[in-house]
Amino acid sequence: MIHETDAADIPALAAELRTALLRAARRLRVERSDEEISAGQLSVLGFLHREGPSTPRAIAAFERVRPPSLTRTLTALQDLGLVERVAHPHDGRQVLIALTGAGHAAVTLTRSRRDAWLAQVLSGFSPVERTALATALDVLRRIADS
Amino acid sequence: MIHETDAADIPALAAELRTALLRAARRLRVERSDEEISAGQLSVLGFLHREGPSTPRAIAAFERVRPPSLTRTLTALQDLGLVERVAHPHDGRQVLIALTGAGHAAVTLTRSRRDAWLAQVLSGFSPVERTALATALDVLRRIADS
DNA sequence: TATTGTTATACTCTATAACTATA
DNA sequence: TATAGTTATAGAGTATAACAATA
Repeated sequence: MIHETDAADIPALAAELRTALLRAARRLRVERSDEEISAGQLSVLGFLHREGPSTPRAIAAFERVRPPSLTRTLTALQDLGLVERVAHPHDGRQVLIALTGAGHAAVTLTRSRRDAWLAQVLSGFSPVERTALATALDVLRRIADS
Repeated sequence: MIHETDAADIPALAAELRTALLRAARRLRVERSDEEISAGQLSVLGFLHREGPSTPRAIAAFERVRPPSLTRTLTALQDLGLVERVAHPHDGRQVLIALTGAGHAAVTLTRSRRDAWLAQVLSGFSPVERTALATALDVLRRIADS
């Protein structure tokens, strides 16, 4: 267990982080329970919820997937009635993806259910640990973006 | 951005953590570069490196995958000559998975290369952030185990 | 009967390459 | 020509169900 880090520990920290990250993500992905929305789909819905209507390209860049992969996700979400494709006002090549009313509702609802167990786990941690986790959030984001 | 947490922030923290975790894990999985060993395979090798010979069941439990999924991984690793299946001394049903010499070497070698970019990213962080990350490691492990 | 591991099979997510429409 | 998005196709990773061997 590492609780202090200096330069020499960075490779060890990297190795441990990689394993812990993969295992935690796997655990998270399994927690879709009985619901029909996948973790990736929910992430896209959340992005649209925060950012408003966006182009597939912008969403794909944020999600770190290739455009064809996102097309699939969007088609699935559209079939569920959660997003809609609307024409871009100025550029005929582009498409704007927007949440439908059901999409907005789904974000709130699914999140509250999906995050329930995670919030439960987090509530078992000490305030110090949660604060550390909040700081680590930024680190995780920068890892994703690097 | 959340930097302080109290009880009311836990659901928000959970939602942000889920997204950040999934994106970071996706980034990590992509970073196999030119090498032939996948992130999941390396994780298994690392487990055997730490723990010594183990049964498929124990490995699957730690990796949070089902036994048939692990069988696939083990077959791939065996085909690469990195692990071997040896008979269990007392129980004919069980199998012990052990690293070969090449397997031990692969862990060290692949890790140093694979984690190079992650270590590079981590080295760009402040000591405070790395300490927070180390603490968050424990949290990630407990999430994976819950 | 219960347990360990594997085989058979299928689903999800992701990618690259090729295509269409628009700029 | 260059860009945005989609379609076609394939590969990796995972799961459930059924099976064989052993306890």
